[in-house]
Amino acid sequence: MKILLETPFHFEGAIKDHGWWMLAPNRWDEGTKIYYRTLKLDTGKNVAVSVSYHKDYLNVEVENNIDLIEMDKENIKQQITWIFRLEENFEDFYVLGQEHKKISSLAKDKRGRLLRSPTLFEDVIKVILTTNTSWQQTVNMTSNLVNGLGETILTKNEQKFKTFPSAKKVLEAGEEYLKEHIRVGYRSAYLIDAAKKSLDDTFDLESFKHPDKDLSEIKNIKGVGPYAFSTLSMLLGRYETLPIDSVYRDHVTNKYFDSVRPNKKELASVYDEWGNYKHLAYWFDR
DNA sequence: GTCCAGGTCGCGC
DNA sequence: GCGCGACATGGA
Repeated sequence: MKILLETPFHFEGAIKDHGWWMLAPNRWDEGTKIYYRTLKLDTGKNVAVSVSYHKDYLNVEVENNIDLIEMDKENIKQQITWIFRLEENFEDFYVLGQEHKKISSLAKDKRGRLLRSPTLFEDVIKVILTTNTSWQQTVNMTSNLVNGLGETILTKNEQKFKTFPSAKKVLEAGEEYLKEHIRVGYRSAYLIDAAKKSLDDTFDLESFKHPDKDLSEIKNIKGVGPYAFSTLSMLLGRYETLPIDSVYRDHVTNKYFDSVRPNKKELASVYDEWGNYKHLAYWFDR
């Protein structure tokens, strides 16, 4: 099936401009430039899809043998649209980029899109798994989680894919299992809390995907501090906050303060002139 | 063995 | 509000 594009964009950049593509169940084939991942549909069906870029449309193919009704196909399109932020507009960011020269090539290249997961639940889990650890361990913990608790999908050509585990599955696995087998360490309690909030109709985690909703309650998820909140905000298309962590501090200190660590206020104000696009400005400044 | 990696929590002040 | 120790894990 095809998803028509209103404006062209940098497909490979949208996938690889941040690290999410390296986390299961995402896959990227460098040779064919095809993106793969699994999706869970509203009807409960699991699919593995491939996505390729064709200038004015994305081509989406379902890789497993499964009967889909029209609603399923619409659902797949919705999820792919979300993952690639097809409904997001980056013109204001490009204008700022030109004003500040530094990042002016972004507009020409149609950069700015950063890959995200179909559900906020998946992104909350993944962001928590980036905290206080190395990137390699994030990759490993995510892989353990998907392989250990995800559901298996066999493609037409016998390839094995796994879904990202549901909140219910994570909750049922329990804190001890997450610690002992998924090897997420003390973060197990945070994953459980995220799963609980995902299943709690009052909290309604997925509703934060609405562009008008105030995000501050996301901080109530255990394990989500200032850095994680900023990263989740970015994933939800809000770029006004900065993910101030060790990488940010090192980057800014080296690039703007002659390797002499400035105070907190100075660290936080480097991208002030980027207004609502500070996060993207920082990201593409690296 | 010690230290640390894309931090955060819970406490005491 | 701020400072501080604790926290699981695996690699250097």
